[in-house]
Amino acid sequence: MVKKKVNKTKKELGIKAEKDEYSEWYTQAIIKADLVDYSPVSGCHILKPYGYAIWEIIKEETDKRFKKLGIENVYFPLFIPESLLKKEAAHLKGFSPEVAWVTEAGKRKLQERLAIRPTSETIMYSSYAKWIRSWRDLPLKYNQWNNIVRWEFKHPIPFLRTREFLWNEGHTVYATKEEALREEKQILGIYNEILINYMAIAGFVSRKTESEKFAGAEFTKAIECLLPNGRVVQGPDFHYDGQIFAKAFNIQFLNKQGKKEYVWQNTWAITTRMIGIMLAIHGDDKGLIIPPRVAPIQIVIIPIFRTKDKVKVLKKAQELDKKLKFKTFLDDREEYSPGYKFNDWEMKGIPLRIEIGPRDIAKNQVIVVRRDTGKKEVVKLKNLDKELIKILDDIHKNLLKRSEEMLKKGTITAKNMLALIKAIKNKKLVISEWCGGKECEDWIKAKTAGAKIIGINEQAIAKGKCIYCGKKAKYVVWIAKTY
RNA sequence: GGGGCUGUGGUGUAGCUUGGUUUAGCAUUAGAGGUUUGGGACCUCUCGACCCCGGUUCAAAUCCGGGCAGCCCCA
Repeated sequence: MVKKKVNKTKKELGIKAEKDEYSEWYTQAIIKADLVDYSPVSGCHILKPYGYAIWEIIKEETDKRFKKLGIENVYFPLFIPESLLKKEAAHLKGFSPEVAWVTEAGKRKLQERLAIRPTSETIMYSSYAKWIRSWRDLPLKYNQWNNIVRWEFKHPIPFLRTREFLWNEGHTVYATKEEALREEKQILGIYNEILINYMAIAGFVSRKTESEKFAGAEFTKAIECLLPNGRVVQGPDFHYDGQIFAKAFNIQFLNKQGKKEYVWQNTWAITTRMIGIMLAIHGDDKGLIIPPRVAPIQIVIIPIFRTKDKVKVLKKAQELDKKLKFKTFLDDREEYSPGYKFNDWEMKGIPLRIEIGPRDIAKNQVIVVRRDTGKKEVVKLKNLDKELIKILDDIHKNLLKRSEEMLKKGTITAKNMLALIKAIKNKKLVISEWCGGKECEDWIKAKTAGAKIIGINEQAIAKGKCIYCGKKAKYVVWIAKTY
């Protein structure tokens, strides 16, 4: 009887779905962990303090690295006049279906409607054209951290597919093609480091096909991530714009020889989508697991006491909370039992828990429990700081290793359409070869119920035949369903 | 792009088929008090809900239409 009652309670409080029931699990995990909430507007979600704090850490670490490259932060307006947005044809074509417009203010209709930025190339580059005159003005390396709106019509998923999201948009300008191209390694290097060293995510870099590249770019490269449900999500990206925007916006400079030249440009971004990717990859049946280096709370301290020990235990717990050189949180709420707290913080994904009770105090020790493996360990107080560093580090490594394994296990090679279709059905990321033809790309999508060519693997050389038409293949590509 | 399902306190739900006897029930959370505390403790009291607009009707949480929101499946 008692057991039944306990189980019921547990179900109602915690996450009802197991991670296999993927969509259910994801939604419940992030909502119950109190990271986000829905708003009255479809596709626009509220980032609550815990969720926003994760973004702040990602942002801060990324921004530090940008600054080391001499990149400066700026802020451009949210509104873009229609005439500006129209200046580059491919860019307009790519974004126009998803642009939200402001057409009136108060009772008046605006003379020219204003786009809510879907990205800021057009408004920034109209200023760049004014600001850049001589070779001395270059390179110009600006970035902004802001929000953008792209009015998606597919059903929204918090973090992963939202109509408004937060990101950085870097917009750099160089005098030569070589300099511009050199930036690719620097920027993707930073993004990759953030993914690996902070978010514990193993991704892969792909070059987008012509139909999937950024509207207005010469090429797009992106770090792609595989989710446990077999879908690939595009993470941070880098777009080499060449002189496309330079010509549309007439961004020219006088070179050292006194000749006019068009500039060379890049744009690049990391978005709040990464948070969703990270949570989806690391979580388990109990809820979220936040990697230690991006966790707003790294260690939760839970005092355990009988009434007679209360003062003594709380005092010791408070000491620990103050002394430890980590982001700690002391959960001294008296209205909850320890068991409740354990479950609550596990759901929220706090990487480490310290339990301290009378028995531990007597022995000068604490119990340390890690979220990723659930392993309990007794640690002596005098070694605590050193041990915690080690354990947190190990949690990070373990999560990264799991992510690498998941990517490896989730990837298979297919040499014909039958194998491809089967693999996609089995929720795999597929490696194949492709002739480069747009028709074959479209057919692959049609025959696999919507899987796309994610991008080209530039590290590999095609040796076989195109998976669709059978002609000589040009590229090794990844194929999967996406968000 | 096409099809389907759903919307009741903060959360999970009962009631809807067959409109009225419901002061909209239960559990949980939250608030107050008390007893507890090593894996979701317990008692007493209290607060809190029919998504919105319109229609049908003597009467709508319940039936109908539209909107908004959430979810699923297919291309």
